[in-house]
Amino acid sequence: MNLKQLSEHLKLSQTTVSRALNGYPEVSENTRDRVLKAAQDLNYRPNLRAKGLATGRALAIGHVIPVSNQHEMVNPVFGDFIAGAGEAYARAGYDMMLTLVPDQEEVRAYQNIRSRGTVDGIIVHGPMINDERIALLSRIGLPFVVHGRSTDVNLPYSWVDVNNRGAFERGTQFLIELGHKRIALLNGLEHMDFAFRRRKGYETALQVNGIPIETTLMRSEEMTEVYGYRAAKEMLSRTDKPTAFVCSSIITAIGVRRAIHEAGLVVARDVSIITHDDALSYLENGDDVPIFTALRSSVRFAGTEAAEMLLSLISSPRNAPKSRLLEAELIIGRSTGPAAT
Amino acid sequence: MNLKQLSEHLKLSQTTVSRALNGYPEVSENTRDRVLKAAQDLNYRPNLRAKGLATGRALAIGHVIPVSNQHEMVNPVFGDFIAGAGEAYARAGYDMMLTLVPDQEEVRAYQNIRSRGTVDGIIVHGPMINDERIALLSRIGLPFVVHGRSTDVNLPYSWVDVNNRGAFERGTQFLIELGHKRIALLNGLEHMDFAFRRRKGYETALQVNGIPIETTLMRSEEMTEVYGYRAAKEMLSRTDKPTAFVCSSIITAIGVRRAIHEAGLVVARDVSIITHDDALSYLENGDDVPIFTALRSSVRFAGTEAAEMLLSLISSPRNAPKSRLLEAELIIGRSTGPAAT
DNA sequence: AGCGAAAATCAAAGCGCTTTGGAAAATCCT
DNA sequence: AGGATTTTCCAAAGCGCTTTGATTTTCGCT
Repeated sequence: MNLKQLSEHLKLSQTTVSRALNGYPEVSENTRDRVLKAAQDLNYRPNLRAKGLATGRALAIGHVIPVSNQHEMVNPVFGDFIAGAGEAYARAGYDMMLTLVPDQEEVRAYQNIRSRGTVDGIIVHGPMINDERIALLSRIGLPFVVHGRSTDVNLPYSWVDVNNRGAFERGTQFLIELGHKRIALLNGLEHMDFAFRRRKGYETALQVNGIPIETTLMRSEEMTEVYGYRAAKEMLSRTDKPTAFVCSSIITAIGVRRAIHEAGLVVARDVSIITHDDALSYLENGDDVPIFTALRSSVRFAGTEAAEMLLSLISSPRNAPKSRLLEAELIIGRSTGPAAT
Repeated sequence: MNLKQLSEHLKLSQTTVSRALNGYPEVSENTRDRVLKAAQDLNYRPNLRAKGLATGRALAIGHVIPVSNQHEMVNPVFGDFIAGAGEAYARAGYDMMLTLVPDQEEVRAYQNIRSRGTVDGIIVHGPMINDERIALLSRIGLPFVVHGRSTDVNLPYSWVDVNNRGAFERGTQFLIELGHKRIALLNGLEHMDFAFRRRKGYETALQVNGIPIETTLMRSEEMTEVYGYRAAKEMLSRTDKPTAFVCSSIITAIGVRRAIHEAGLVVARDVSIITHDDALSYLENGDDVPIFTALRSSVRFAGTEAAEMLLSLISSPRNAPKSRLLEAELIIGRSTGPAAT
């Protein structure tokens, strides 16, 4: 069932039917009702491709996921972010388009997306420090919102981010107040902007409190369980072992916990753990009492925010870039305690 | 830059340029080279919307993710599946379209997808027992591949699935051979087909070995860490506590491990754990020696398989439905040992 | 040289929709 | 009643591509 058939059935022109359907004023209430009813009955749905071609709008948002060959890891955060964004899109009648882009081919890929005309805007995932995609996208004039930010990029652009630096400063400060002095940081890959900021926060807290920054207590890797385990195991085997760990991910924290157990130590009593918590739906941090003391910020919510921001950007392209800084909440769980003396 | 401009630039007709670009034979090698070169230089990319409109093909695959309001959980498996599928699509020049569908609106949603014409086929996620989507999709004639199967659906349809039943029978058998008799099952939601099959496998192994099936040792919930923790904690507090757990997810297994620790017991020595392992990229089950004894099957690989199957179905629609049963591998880790006597 | 067949190219229609520029019908006003 | 508006509807062009059917060019052959 297409417009032509529907209009023939109604003995009206396509113009009128189209207008009735899209809520234009130049059609009588009478015929509008008739049209709407018929469309309903005959199960008419406009072909989006044709509509897009005619209007120049795709009614879809692209999510571009960088895949690197070295790190085959899929960001676990992705599913929840998408779920949050998807809600916003569904409300607005937009579709969501996914593209996996090998990181060597980024420039080509984004231009492709642009000219293929399948999306009206895109969400940029996993921004790195000085991420060249931002300049690229600004240049080719495709509306976009970054999930995260990019240090050293001076162009104005729209973003939704957590206050990573503030959160990690606060978390580290919390440990220091508990008497910890040897605090390890198990960070994500530090060419990623979020990880870079987290380290800054961690370092700031140490500096403010006059605690020396020791590179041997800092690691930066893909945030897996095994990484947390290995790093903690190694550090805990030293004579001057850390008494607390700051982790960038709950998954890594779980690995740290495993290493602590294995070393015959007890979490919170002997070694404290504090972690960032993206409030992932399948990895809730306990219920009434959180397992880990954590800096919590819902990535799902960030998804919704980013999506809505992008939609509003698309509907009024003249507007200046927007941004939204989300604060992470410090929640006290059972993984922290006073430093053993 | 569009076809018209490109063809004017080349002083050729759109027809010829289009044919040259799409590899049709009725154009001389000479002009083909010229066209290809110009397209390259001028950075020409066909507008997919127009192309789709003209050809009737969308060059995109839809992934429909059921979201239920009760269970806000995003399937953690999803990211890896998508990554696997995305590779196949990228090779074939297809895009990937995501749609979140509230489970009350499924019928309407699928018809929508159909008539909007934005995809050439879809992957069905999370099939339940007797899933009505299969009949629906067959009826409306949209090519599809199910990730999983649906018990009680008798129509022919294409699917890619793990041998869940076989895997869980094998895993349970493995525990029995270690001397375990009280074996708990922490399953996923059993209206989901995969969970249903896993229970069947578990029960079969018990039956074969003459071990009674006790409903008090079986749970069926959303597979979170907290679920594993709570269920294990409760069961371990009984006088006739289980000596082994079979889990449907590594995340649940982690919760079980937490409960075991908390009860002052030792994994493998006092209580064994065996779990299904989807080989998620961010949750690898240890490295050289796996943490958990597990039934492993890469969901990422399943994604690639499903995608390729769907693409071949689309290119030759007359073919009969295909299917692919993947076997899970039993890998021995450090979470199982002989039953304490 | 001249003919037919094969190869190369083109003009135009069509995919399903929106939208512009009018035309027809209804309504208003004196 | 009848001209001026306003309301309602329509025909046709256009979005960027593919593809059909026709036309022109080239080639092989006698």
